[in-house]
Amino acid sequence: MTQSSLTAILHLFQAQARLEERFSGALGGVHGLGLKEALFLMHLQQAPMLRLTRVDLAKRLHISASTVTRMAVPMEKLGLVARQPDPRDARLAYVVLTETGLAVVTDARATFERLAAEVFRDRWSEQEIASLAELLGRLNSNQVGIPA
Amino acid sequence: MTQSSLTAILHLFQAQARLEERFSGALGGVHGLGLKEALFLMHLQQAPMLRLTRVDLAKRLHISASTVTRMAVPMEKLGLVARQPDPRDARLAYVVLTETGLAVVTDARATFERLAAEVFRDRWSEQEIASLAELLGRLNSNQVGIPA
DNA sequence: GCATAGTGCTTGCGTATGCAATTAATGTGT
DNA sequence: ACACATTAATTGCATACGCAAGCACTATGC
Repeated sequence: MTQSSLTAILHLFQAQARLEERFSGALGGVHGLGLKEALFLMHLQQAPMLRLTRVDLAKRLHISASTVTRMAVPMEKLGLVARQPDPRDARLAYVVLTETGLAVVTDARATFERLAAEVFRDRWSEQEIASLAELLGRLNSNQVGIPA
Repeated sequence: MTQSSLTAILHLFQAQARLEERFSGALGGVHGLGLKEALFLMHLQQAPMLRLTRVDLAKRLHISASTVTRMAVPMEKLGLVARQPDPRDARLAYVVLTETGLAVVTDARATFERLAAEVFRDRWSEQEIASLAELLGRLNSNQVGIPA
């Protein structure tokens, strides 16, 4: 039966759409950040030296390099990230998390965690949540990585 | 521990992004449809009388009503859907699946199913897939519905 | 039955995003 | 060492989307 495969995928799309709405609203309310900006910073936080190249960030966020470039501009103005050239390779321009950015993303992650807990608050046992996380993690294996 | 809640959510976002890329590409290649158009038609297929109002479709697809209006135009020109006024309420303009549209969406669903099966082909038992589907389904309960 | 509120749909406008072309720099083969 | 391919980043352009306003119609309260 491939039926449950289809069901799983459709449910996943549906769940993501709902969660995106919820998280976008809540994150935007608390910090000045949208969901995408928060994920952007969370990837940096998780990266070695708190920095990534633009193409690397693009791959992890599943967006184009041009979008990364354009998303970085306002966050640079806010002092959350900075531009950092690579002395070895003049083509590279790292996006690096500043101290301010680190503080903000730490806060955003806490909010994120609280929201995530809310999602499962009713009708979910710890084990079920862990099981869901494990199964979704397996879907993402053989891949670049997630910000956690 | 709320940690697994956060992990589950982040993995879900990541998985969705990957699957969207994969399905968009593959569906676009086979039919003329993008992923969003396919889901659009699949919702109609599942609806009573193969039709839904624009606002209803918008809610189910988690997009705005204006987007539904604009998405419907090209599909109308292709003869996949038609506009159907409601005799009882002149405000309503149903989007109804045509015979052509039904044939196309049936085909698209088959492709969808094949792609979904591919996703889980390696390293997944039937039971694990079913378990994932069930858990994701629970995330979506107390909600409008999914096209399956 | 009439005024007011609410609903469904469309359209104008601003914003976000991907693609492709461009530029600059690095890597490769001979 | 030089030509050619590759890679990182940016920018122009087209497209897709949401929001809010507008329009038409329906429902509600008195």
